[in-house]
Amino acid sequence: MSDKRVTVIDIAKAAGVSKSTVSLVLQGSPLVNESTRTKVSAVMRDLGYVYNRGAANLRQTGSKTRIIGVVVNDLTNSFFAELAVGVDMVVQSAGFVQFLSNTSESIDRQREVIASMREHGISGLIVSPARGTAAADFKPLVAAGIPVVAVVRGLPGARISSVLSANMEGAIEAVRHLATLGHKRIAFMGGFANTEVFRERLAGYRQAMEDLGLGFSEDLVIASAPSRAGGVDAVGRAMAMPDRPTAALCFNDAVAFGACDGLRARRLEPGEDFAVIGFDDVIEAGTAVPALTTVAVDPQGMGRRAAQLLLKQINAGKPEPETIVTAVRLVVRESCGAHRGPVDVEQMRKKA
Amino acid sequence: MSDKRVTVIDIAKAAGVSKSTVSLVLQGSPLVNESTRTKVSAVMRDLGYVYNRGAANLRQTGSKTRIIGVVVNDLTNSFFAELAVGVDMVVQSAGFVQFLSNTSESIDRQREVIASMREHGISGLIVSPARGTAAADFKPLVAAGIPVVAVVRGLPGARISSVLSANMEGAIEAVRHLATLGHKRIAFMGGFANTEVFRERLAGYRQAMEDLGLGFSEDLVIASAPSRAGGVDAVGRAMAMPDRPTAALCFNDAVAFGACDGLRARRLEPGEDFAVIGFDDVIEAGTAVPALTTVAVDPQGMGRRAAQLLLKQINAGKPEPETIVTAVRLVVRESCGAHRGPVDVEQMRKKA
DNA sequence: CTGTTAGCGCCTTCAG
DNA sequence: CTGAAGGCGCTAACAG
Repeated sequence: MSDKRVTVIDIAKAAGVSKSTVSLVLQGSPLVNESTRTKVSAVMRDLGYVYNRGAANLRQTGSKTRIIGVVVNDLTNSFFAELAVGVDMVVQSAGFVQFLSNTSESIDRQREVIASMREHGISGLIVSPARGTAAADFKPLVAAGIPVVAVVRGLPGARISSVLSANMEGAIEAVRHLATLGHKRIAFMGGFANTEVFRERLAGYRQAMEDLGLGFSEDLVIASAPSRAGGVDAVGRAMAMPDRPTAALCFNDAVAFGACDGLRARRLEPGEDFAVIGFDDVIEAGTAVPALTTVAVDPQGMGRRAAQLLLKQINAGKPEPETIVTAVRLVVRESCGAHRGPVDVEQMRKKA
Repeated sequence: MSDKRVTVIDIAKAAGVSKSTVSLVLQGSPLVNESTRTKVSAVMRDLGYVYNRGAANLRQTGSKTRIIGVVVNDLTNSFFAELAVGVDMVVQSAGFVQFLSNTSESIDRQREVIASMREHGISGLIVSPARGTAAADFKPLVAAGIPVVAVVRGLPGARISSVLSANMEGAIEAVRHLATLGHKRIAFMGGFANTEVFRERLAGYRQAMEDLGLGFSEDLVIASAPSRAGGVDAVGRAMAMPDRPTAALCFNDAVAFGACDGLRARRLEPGEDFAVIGFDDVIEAGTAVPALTTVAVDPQGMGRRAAQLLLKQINAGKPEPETIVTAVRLVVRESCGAHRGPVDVEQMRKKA
């Protein structure tokens, strides 16, 4: 039952070579004879040798553990699960492994898991900071030369790259789209005003409304829970207004679907008398739903993007310029009624 | 910019002690004087020392890396995301860290990530095996004395512990519950017959129906996509039957919610003329939905359970008896109509 | 209670 | 192309 691990020295002995030779084989060095290489490999297989990265890192200069730390604030939210999947994809195919931890929005836990990850010698870190995280918390990491990239939530002040969603730009795009369809009274539905994301999306809505000369009015901002039920509620209040809106930008997909539910109950096909666009936070992923135009913030894509950015920094040695990448996309999942249109705008922005 | 890492020897020098003393402090040994301990700790903080677990594991006997590998077949599915959260909870509070990888049902990827995890010296592995995984694939792991526990899908033949959901027992429980409410014609709705899970749940349904003397008929098994849309469809077909059923056990929560949607569209309050119970696979987690009785397979709970099992094995040295834990729970999220009832049955089973 | 001496498993010169 | 040393950062025995 091999309570004793087999080491390079064991396989060297068994293959009748020196341990250096074995080491060279391990690293695929071209300095080793083909016949000896195959022989050594065979012995490794036979003895069930497993490479010990811990030992390797110890010797190696720079401690390249090929471990990527991923810290998210709420893995229960499928947005972050998708994000982790995206990260995992590129991380795996680059031959790295992923440490994943969930902070549940606890800043203490965040500190703990990051400390733990450091002790394990992570090569880089991708983090969606818990609420209230200070930029200074990442000072030691970057000082130690460990690349860090922030996702979803930025860390203003910390000199690190981030991948954020362009909430404001997305909202503008969405409102413009509704305007080109002829809508004038466009509401903003769902969400609570105490989050950064809400403010950004609302700001985009407001700016677009003003730029288009449609004007901004508090009356058209209909707050509600950012859930399906909230959407039903919000659309109900919208329809009850004296001068009722004909379209709405919804805070997220749950609200949008709720709005559609509400419209359907009123025997209005979605998009017929009332057009709905929602930010797609993939809260309702996988649900079979009716046609809906969405502003997609692709979490998996964000994860991939973040991982790519991180790997680039890891490979490039240390000093990489701070980069901010943002992305949104206006998509029609299925066209229907007034939603039919030439929409599939992709927008990517980079700032140095 | 500390391009040079600080080591025990540095802090020993700075604190005027030997490195062993520092090591003892690190391990919280009681053999060290309180005054020196505080002094050493202070120096560690000042110099920004970070513990190097890699080096420690190398020296330590038994290679206790305190890394737990977690491999799931589909992290995109929120069931598994929840599972990972559950694992992470107990893993974190036990001072371990979690390697998480997604196989996307690819058996090759699974092999790769597990190999990679072994090289990193994981202390244990929790795996939801990709479809087609052979029990033999885990032979080397267990031979090396690394505890493995399977979740969600078992690995018959491999001598490892598992945490599975009691699909059959849950179905029986659910049908019994409907029967106590007076229902006689109870349908089984949703899902496709080609999965193990479907077979288990259907088997439970069948057995309960027969045991209760209600009889089993293929007519009452209404297959459909395991989605919300599938539920709408299925309930439609059920209502169109000549001798229509008055209740249904649904394959999962999505189907159940779809069924409720369908009933609502027909102006039937759920539970009024037609009672619905669904297996809760948390596909529709977070959605605000109407009252529904569900058979809950709590993924987070399964994760926690699996992690506990694993940690027990890790702490207990090696030879732990193979354990199979299964759990389901019948719950009412919110009572409504005919669903009102004394239901909150928990059922746990262990087999040695 | 503290210091000294050996390595853990691997990778890197540096000579053969 | 291969072998012989040395050391990465830490801990395990022992001595003091």
